[in-house]
Amino acid sequence: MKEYTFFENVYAVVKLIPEGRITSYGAIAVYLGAKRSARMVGWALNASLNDNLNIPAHRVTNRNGLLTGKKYFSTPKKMQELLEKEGINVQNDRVEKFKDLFWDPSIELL
DNA sequence: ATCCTGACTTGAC
DNA sequence: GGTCAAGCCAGGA
Repeated sequence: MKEYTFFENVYAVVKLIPEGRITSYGAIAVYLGAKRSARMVGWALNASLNDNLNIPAHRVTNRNGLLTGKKYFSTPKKMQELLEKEGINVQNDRVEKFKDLFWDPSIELL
């Protein structure tokens, strides 16, 4: 029996991200108690995309607000499109007012 | 079992 | 203030 705690946690947190808000891999990692494992968050998200789960991975960017994982979507433009549809302005693959739209689970879910 | 890679982050030069 | 390198954990070859 394997314990996908990390992955399941990532799924839960990402699913809890409100519409029009975004967060970073590191924030999720910190919330999970492993800030140094931010990479695993992206890894888990990648697995989530492969699954039939409804994971708004487009609301998750790196700490810089860059759509680093847009290429892992069906189409690279899909991510930006989804973000803009939710009212998030994206410029040059970067989210505007990122810190303003930033959603920290450690704080919001406190 | 070993080595490499990866949607990141932080620290050092 | 920008660039380079290392750390982190898990999974695939």
